[in-house]
Amino acid sequence: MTTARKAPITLHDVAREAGVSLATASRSLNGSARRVNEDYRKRVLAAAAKLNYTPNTSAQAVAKGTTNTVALLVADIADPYFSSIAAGVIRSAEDAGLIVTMAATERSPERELTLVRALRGQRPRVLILAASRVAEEASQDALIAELAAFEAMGGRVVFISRNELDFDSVLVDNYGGARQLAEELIGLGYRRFAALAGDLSLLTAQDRIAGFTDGLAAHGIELPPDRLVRTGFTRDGGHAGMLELAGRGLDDVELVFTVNDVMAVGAMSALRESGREPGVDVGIAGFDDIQTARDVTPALTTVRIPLEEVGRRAIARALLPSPESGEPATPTATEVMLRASTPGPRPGG
Amino acid sequence: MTTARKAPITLHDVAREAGVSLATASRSLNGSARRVNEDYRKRVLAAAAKLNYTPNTSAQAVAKGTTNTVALLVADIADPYFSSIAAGVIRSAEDAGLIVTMAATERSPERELTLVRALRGQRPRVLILAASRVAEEASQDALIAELAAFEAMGGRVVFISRNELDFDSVLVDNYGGARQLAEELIGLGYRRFAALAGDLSLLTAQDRIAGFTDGLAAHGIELPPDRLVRTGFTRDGGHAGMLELAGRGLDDVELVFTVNDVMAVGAMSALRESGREPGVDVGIAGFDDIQTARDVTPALTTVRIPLEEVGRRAIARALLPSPESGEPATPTATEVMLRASTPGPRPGG
DNA sequence: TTGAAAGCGATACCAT
DNA sequence: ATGGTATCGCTTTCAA
Repeated sequence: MTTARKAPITLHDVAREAGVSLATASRSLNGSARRVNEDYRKRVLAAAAKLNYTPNTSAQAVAKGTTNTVALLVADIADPYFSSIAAGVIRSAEDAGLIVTMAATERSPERELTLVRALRGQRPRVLILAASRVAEEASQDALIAELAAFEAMGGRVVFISRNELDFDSVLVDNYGGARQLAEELIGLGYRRFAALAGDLSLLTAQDRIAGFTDGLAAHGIELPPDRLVRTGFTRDGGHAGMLELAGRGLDDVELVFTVNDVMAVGAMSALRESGREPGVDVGIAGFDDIQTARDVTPALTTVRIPLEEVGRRAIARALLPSPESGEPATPTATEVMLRASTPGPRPGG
Repeated sequence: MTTARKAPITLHDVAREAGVSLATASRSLNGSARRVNEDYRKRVLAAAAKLNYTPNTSAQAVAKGTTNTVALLVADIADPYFSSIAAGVIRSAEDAGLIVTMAATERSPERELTLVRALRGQRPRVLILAASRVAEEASQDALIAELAAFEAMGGRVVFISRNELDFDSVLVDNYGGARQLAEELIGLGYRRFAALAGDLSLLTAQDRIAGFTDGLAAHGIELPPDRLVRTGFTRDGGHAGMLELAGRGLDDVELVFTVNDVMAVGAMSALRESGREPGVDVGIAGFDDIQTARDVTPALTTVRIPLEEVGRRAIARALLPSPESGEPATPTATEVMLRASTPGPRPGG
């Protein structure tokens, strides 16, 4: 018994069922200006319901020349930072009747470029780039060119946490947040710091380190060069970095700042392996305020970014009439969250 | 200076540029059987490259009658359980040249149904339903009908961790994993248990509780009814559940099993608030093995599900020639991960 | 208002 | 092999 593959109901079927023309059926179901006899309209709606009709979005896209698609590019979906942003994007997009397609760059600029090219085939209305920016990427110019072309044909580009001149963006105050964090930690009594910078080719990492060191400098405190270690931007990077730091001697360090929370979590774990207790023997502070920051013990001091809101703002900006019609991308405010991982330095530090 | 919105390059442009017909251009670029003069082929490719042409996927979809889209439905993108599965799905899909669109049900069966209907408009090749199944949902029949119609018109449906007769699925051995966990905990010396069941209308929760209690029963141990508390399936649910449990008196409880890891995390936090130390005063065990399970202190004993692999398997099954051509959905194996949150009961329990 | 018909961008059949 | 053309499902002029 072969499964007869019955073709989906088309608008044509609905029109026939309702006894009206294709045009009228179209206008009744999707037409903007409702210049259609209420009587006909009802019949079409009834027919559509009866046949369980759903318009073919691809066909609508070809006919209209525009889609209702938002393409979202992240570095890694499983990373809570990106999945939270994605959640915001998807929620807002849906409210606006848009469909979200996602792809992951796996943190490779080349892949990012390839994906942008591939995504172009979808002719999305909006392209949101949330993948973290690498400082000196060779493919940079090619990407810019690609995006410019995309905008030229009517698409909207929105960067997240990355200020690529000429493109719209939702900025995050990485510098200011880190600086504020440094100052509050000093207020807590900390004086001797170390930092795990993650991958310093990432602008985000650079900004946070810069903010942090400037915050320290404002109080006459220096971050010794040998106390700044560069590793991966990931949990394992944090782990490795803390091990490295411990190898160099941790006795005169009161607090370790990691440029993001997942690194902080890895660092806490490494710290314990080296026989020290986070928060007790040495304070730890991260950045992002992912859920886990609240769940680890001790709870992690960090800088909160309203991740979901960032995602929502990306859609909001994209929906603005023109790229420049909103405010000039005020950075999303961050907030220092002091928690148990930074109780203040040991008296006998 | 109005930004002239230059229309995207079409295949037509490429054909003209290469001096060949539309048909030849199409064949050169996308045609399967490459029965096209190598010379022409090159010219078309060159023209396409020169013009930076990308085929309009919507137009291809209308013409071909099929898309390269996979629609993925999850309960909550920000939840690590779902984002890990999504990561697997997206990775595999991309390898197969498929594009993934995502939507979130927010755990509402009605929303799930609505979304499935809306998603149908995309005419996706594959529809993956990862949103957790509710036991007695009213919209159940409507959903089944909708999906059946979807399959009838050539689409493929794959459920994740949910066995909806007549549809393909990637199963997870919730029952077996929980049962195994119970037995291993008994092996550790635990005898007096409590459980946070989350939302028992969720089949996943039911299965895990059933497996756990059966595992206990196999050793003649019972889970007293008043030691089974039902709350939300979320972190906060775990928190509330543990508080509830503590209110009922926790002194004779050696181990609390929560039906998932995020609940366990919430429970650990509540436990501390009630003045007890997880792992020391009372053991905790969860289910899923999300990343955080390894990051909390003490590290959480749990049952590991290879989440990304589950996502990959969903795509793999969907790509099989026919729903039944694979094995009949062998449940994905789970693995008990004994960690510091269950060191064995206190001697003086 | 309504319907006929011309696209939209691509594929694929059918002659040549 | 190649090109002409019907076709896909829908939107949108353009007349009536």
